[in-house]
Amino acid sequence: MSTKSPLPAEIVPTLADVAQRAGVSTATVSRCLNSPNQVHQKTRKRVMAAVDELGYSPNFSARSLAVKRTNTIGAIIPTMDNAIFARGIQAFQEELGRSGATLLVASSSYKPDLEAEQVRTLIARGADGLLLIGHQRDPKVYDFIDRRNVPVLVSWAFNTDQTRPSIGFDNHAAMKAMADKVLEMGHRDIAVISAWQADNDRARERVLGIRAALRDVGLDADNLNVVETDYSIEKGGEGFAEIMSAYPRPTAVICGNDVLAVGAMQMAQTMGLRVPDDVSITGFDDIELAKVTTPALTTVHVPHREMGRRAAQHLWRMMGGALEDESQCLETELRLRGTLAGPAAAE
Amino acid sequence: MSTKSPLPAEIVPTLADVAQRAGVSTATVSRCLNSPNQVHQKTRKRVMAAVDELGYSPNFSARSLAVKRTNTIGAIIPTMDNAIFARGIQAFQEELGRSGATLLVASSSYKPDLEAEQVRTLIARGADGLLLIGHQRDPKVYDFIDRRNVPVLVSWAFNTDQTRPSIGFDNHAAMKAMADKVLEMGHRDIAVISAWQADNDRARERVLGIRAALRDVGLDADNLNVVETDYSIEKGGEGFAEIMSAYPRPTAVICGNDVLAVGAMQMAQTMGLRVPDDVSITGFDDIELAKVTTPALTTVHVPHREMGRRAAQHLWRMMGGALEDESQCLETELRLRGTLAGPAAAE
DNA sequence: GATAACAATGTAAGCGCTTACATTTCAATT
DNA sequence: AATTGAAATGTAAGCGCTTACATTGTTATC
Repeated sequence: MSTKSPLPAEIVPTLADVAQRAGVSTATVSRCLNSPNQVHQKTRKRVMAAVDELGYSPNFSARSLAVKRTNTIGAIIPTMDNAIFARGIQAFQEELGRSGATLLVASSSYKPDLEAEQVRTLIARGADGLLLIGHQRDPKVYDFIDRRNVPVLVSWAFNTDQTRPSIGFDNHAAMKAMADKVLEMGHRDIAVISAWQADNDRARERVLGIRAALRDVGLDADNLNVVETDYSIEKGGEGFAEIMSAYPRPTAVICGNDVLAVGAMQMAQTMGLRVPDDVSITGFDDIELAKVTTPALTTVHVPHREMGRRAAQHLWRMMGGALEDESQCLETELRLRGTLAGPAAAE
Repeated sequence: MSTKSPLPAEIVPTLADVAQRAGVSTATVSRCLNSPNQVHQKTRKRVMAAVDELGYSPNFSARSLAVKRTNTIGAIIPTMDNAIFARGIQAFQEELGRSGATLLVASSSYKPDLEAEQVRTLIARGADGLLLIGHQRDPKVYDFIDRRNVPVLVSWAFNTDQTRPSIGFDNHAAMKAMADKVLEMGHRDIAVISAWQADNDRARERVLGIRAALRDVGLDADNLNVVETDYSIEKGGEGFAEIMSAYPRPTAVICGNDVLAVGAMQMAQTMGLRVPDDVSITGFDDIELAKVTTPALTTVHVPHREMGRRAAQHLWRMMGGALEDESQCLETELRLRGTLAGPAAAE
């Protein structure tokens, strides 16, 4: 039986309650929690005991209002539904946790308006830093961010003619390498299934990479058949069906990501087309999905975990006030697997 | 050129700035933002103009300190790396967005200590409600939550002998149905690859379901070979190798989830075993991965999106003060695909 | 033993917002 | 024109915390 006054039943204890119980001022309690070595060990012990007894935990809103920092980082990704983002953000969060920051994630479903709104929301919620995917967005959004003086890091893209710092990879070069390879295998009739390009600089860069590769070997890049659609297995299948229902049929279909490619593969099977004998298919991202199909998908490996990790470190430094203006370009890598082969000898 | 005073350059505008610029009191501005119909249209227009001109957006910390609500919901899931959670939480978030709440996600990596810490963090950050996966956790954690009076909803599990409200499915029954099917196909030598059971009530329930099925047909449930491991493709493969290196080899391997099952399938291929001719393999969850393997994976379909959606609605109602004590049990469904067949005729 | 220097603690003023209550304005009614 | 009630707005007291500054206690130095 304690000699202390009984614990209040319902209400959430505040700093003042702890202070009273420990017989000190609120300032001392605060110091105990934030810079313990500023307070005498004896009092500290007493205060900590009170904290425990009351089950006190500081009110985050009050704290951040007072210090004008939230230790929160906001990230806006297109979707959680694609493993590449889910896992990238997981790595980002793990690294962030190490620094003691919390992550607030929002997903925009590839919609610029939604993304803009979420930027506002996250900043209003006091995000001290922002992670965004891709460079492209309404200048007004950037204005707003700059006005608030919130450091922003762009990821998933790297582009030398962008001034904002970014941790990403060169979508153009990565996809060009894939297209080079496809051409090298002898394909001359190529079609593309891409995400909608209008609002998506990564998708656009990838298609441009393919066109550049075509141009390099003297092919007509302007009449490349590009089908645009949503990123989903189903849509990938529909896109593939559309492409293969026209003549002449391409001998290779380059897909904007693995999800589309897997959809294409399934549709190929449905249509009775053998991969890669009748048609080659390539992906982009190298998520698990790509490794378990039969045959396994030839794709571009994106170091998503490394990207997430580095982005976290970089952004954290930016938030610390470091003028980290330089960007980092990570290496992607061709993963040659079973879905890419030469075009059929007999046409 | 405006007749108004020039905009301040660096500082973030506050309510007071808006009030001054619009020539009203802070109270009026606040009302404009929160209950617009309480203020005269003329002044409202003036205030909104000031808001726009200054690019004002309210300070979340200050607001929640004043109203003692954050409109934030915390969710702690085991991992983002498994699509089943990533997608469930995506659905949860989408539904939440409709109500105007924000989601704060943390992942515990299946570690109870980490989870407990995250509960504290989320509550300290003012989460008005909490979504947790599975019932099992240290009673102290529940004590802490109750003390703070934060509504909690459990998901991914449904269990009539738990008192906490939950939106989930019956792991025991779902896995028993799968085991029933496997037995019905004639298998008598069965092995299991499961997640670690100690801290994971869902995994445990699933294994119990298998044992119950065995018992139903008069088999020895106690000597069932259960290999426990982490949830990953690689570990699934290792577990499978371990199982198949012992004699007598089972004719069917039931896996605790799809990720393990896919790992098992890959290892089977490596070992030169044909699925399902030499060995049947089953999964649980029915994520995309299960549909793209060859043959496609026989698994238990979990309505993860529906679960996320309903959980959001339920939790939102609980936060509104509704005494929503009843739970919901969603239906799972066997998805019979290519990896399950009868045991080989010739042994 | 007086003094200085430092360590430990307390006092109180914000941080930006909401809201109960007080005050003013205005239209409707007599 | 006086009265009244409702509508619109203003005033100011918090919400729970941090921290600059003031105060007190303690030890070392001469």
